[in-house]
This record gives sequence, C-alpha cells and structure tokens, in this order.
Amino acid sequence: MSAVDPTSDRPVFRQIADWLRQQIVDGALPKGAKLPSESELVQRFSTTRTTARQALGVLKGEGLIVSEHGRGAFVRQPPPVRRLAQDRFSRRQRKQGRGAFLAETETSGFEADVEVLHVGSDKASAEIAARLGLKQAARVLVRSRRYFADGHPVEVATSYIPWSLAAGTAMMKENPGPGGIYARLEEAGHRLGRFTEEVAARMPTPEEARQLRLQGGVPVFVLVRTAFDTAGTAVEVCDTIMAADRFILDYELPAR
Amino acid sequence: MSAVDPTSDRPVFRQIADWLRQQIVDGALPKGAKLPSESELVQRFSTTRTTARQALGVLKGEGLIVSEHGRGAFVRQPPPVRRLAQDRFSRRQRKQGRGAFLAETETSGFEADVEVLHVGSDKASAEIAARLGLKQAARVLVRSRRYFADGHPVEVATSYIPWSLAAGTAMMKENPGPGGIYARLEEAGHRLGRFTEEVAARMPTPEEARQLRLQGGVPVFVLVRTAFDTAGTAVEVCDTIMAADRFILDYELPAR
DNA sequence: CAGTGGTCTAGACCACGAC
DNA sequence: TCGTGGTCTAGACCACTGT
Repeated sequence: MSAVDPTSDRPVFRQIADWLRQQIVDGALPKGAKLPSESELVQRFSTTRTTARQALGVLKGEGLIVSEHGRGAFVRQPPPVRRLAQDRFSRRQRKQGRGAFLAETETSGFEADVEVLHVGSDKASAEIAARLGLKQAARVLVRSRRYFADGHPVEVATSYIPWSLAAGTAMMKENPGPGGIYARLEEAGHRLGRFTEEVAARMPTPEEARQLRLQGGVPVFVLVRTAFDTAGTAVEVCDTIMAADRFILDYELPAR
Repeated sequence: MSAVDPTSDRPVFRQIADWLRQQIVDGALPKGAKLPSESELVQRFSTTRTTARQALGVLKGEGLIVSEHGRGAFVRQPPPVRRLAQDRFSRRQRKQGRGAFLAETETSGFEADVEVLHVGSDKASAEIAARLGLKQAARVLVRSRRYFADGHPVEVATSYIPWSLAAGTAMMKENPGPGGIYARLEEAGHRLGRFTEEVAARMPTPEEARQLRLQGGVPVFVLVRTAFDTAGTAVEVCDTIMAADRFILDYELPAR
C-alpha cells in the first residue's frame, strides 16, 4: 500500500500525491494532522526530495494541505465559513445602524472589524462609468476598505459613488455613520429599490493573496454589486474580492 | 529590466515570475502569446531549468498561463463566459419546452449539449435528506448529467428528487421531456414557488478536473440549488460543479 | 531531426521552529 | 543542535510537436 509502481504510466510524484490524498479523504490523516516529512517520503518511496516535494506541491495546489517552514506540512483546516444571505441589505438592518457586513457577520457569531484603506475622489474607469450610467472618466467617490472576521482579513471592497450624490455628505468621511453609505444615500432621498450582484471566481493575484493572507490553492470570489434607487438609477457600484474558503453566498430566487 | 537581483530577499524564481507576469498584465505578452522557452529563461537569467520551471509553475497556479507538451507555454486565453441570470428558471422558458441550461446557453449564443451520466434511485445522503426534509437514507431519484457549451464540458450537475414525487413519472427516463424535470414536477401538481442557491468556490478534485477538462489554476463553483413548491416543500436539490472560468452568476436582490 | 516541456536524480546551502 | 521546509545547481532521460 505504500510503494509506487515505477513501471506505471502515472508519474511517481502523482502516485505519491494520490497516496497522501487518499489518506486525507479517508480520514487517516485528519484535519490539522502532520503529513510525513519530505525525508520520510524520500525513504518510504525510495525517491529524491525533488519528487517528494513535487507530490506535496500537487496537494498544495488543490488546497488540501499547507506547509509551515521548519514545522512540517499539515492537512488544511478549512476556516469557519460565513453565510452571506440576501437580507444583508435590508432596510431594517440599516435602521438599526448596522452596515451590511457587521450585520451579517455578527449574527453569524464572528467578531467583525473594518479597516478603511482609502477614501477619495477619482475618475471612473470605463467599466465603472458604464455600470453607473455616467459618462467616461466622470468623477466618483471611491471608498476602499478591508473587512476582518475574528481578526482575519476576509474581503476587500471598493465602492464607487457618483460624485454628484456624494459631494458634501458624510459618505466622504472615513466613517460615514450608522447604517453605512446606504443609510446616507437614503437620507439624501435616494431610496434603494434593488441590487444586482455578479459573481465570478478565480485564483488571486499576488496582491490579493497578500491582502487576504491567502495560502496556496484558495480562490477568490469577485462580487460586483450595483445598487439602484427606486427610480432605477445606479447609485453605487461595489467591487469585492472575497476569500472563497470563508464564504458561502446565499441567494433566493422567485419562480416567476 | 531582464536580470534578477541575486542579493534580493525575493527568491529568483519569484523574480522571474514577476517579470513574466508584468509583461502579461502590460500586454507585452498578449493572450495566446508564447512565453520564452525554459532554456531561454535559463540563459537570460543565468539560472537552471529547475528554477525557470518553478517560475512558470507560479504563473500556472495563478491561472495565467498554460503549457503544452512539445510546444511551449502560452498566455491563457480565458474561454468565453456565460452569464447565468436569474430568470433561467422562469416558467415561460419551461412552457417553451426548454430546460434551464438550454434556455440560458442558447440565448447566450452557445451551442448547448447534455450528456446523461446516470439516472437511478439511491438512498439520500444525510445532507441531501436534510435539504429535502426527508428522513435519513430515504429513497431519492438521482439524475447526473454533464453539460457542454460549444462542445466543451462546462458543468456537471446531480439532481435529487424525493422518490415519492418521481416514481412512475417521466423524470425516471433519461430524457424527461420538454421543459425538463421542473415541467414534470409542475404537471404533477407541484407548482414551483421559489429556489434557493448556495454558492461556494474551491479548487477542483482530480476527478472534477478530469470531467471538466480543467487546466491548472482554474477553480470550480459549487452551486447547490433547492427548489420549493408553493406550499414550501422542497421538491428537488441540484448539486452543480461548474468550471469557474466559464461562468458569471447574475443575481438580483430586492431592497426590502 | 531539433526544440520543447515532463520527469527524475543527487547533491548543496539556507531559514525557521522546537528542544 | 537537529529536523523541518525553501531554494538552487547540474546534470540525465523521456515524450511530444513541428519540420
């Protein structure tokens, strides 16, 4: 059970990876367990360290294991998952003075934190301008922030609000006040009517991996939300990068 | 611009990966372009093939490049993306005799195909039984199929329907007839009221990568949809694995 | 055939963690 | 100090692609 077949078409490093993966899915190597060290694999399979490392690299790419310098490689412990349900934008939550993130996160039993990365005005990119129905390079308020759950960074979000709606309001402040910018938009007479969300998933850029402290084999959600007022005018676009191992997105669809 | 700094803390293979990535995002290496060969990188950076390959491995893990044995490594050409919008389950589509996949895919301009992998009865897993509100290990109809867009596999879906609803109906056939199983459920008096969808993303298992012909660095969506009738009873659970580089999921949320 | 990537060997030195 | 993983060298043979 613990020897490779050198006559097989399947490369040795894949056979070793298969052997380890099997033990992980079987539970013989439970979550958090230490894998055999590289030198142990070298001995057991009569191979070299390069090949053993290649096998471990396969499992890292699959997100099954993480390695820690000087300690060993371990079966990945998937972090707790937050459910992002639909009513995160409910007016009731805003009336209680809670933004979407805090409302959702704290009802999930996590401790929520927000770090404001940047607040300022800029020219809209072609894509943002199109989504907001503005002309090319129109001025927008840009708000970037990073969210934490239990001290771990979980998402980075950037909002774009037409300058005409944002100028002179509390939205330009670091802390826009209770209920967040949606509450401020409604106070300014832009009653929110609906949101659209577009969800994609891909591997993170190095910068995203750094901001979210992502290990190998963890993708990100790219969620672009557009908020419309009851007149059907886009009043905000929010581009969010989320660590995909920490979220499940919940949606409800009418049958129509 | 094309030399590494051996005194830097940043490993050589990362510096090479950075150099190549920069040219990809700059457009100096456009989509589909051939990257320098491994031996060219060895010469240019005065290193060894192992290190050059390690650099290319980084970009493969990011999903930026693909390699083809005997040809070279190439900047990845993201395949065309299908938008999965909310009204894919509209009754209007079913009345036109089209299932959700065909309706959506063909309106997106793709040629759709379905391959039935398995149809049969089985005992529900604990999770499926819970979602369907059945008792443990209750009997369900299981329908697995693989969907293609323009000849490429894009998703594998498995539906679970309570045996009491499925027995003796066309749902048990390979081809359940026009409008798919939702049309059959409605004909049987289970008018559909709403759906829930739970969306996760992760790296594929080797089996999923094989079924969807996924290259390195491409995650999958895991989409679990539950269909409820107007009485609020769950009538179907559908577990779908989707190639994340081929879909954008569109949702619409009321402001409530 | 030459050029490419895929796999593998047998070493080396370093940085980190635990003892 | 010792075992761990991280990086790197200098080769080797094989399989695939294109000419």
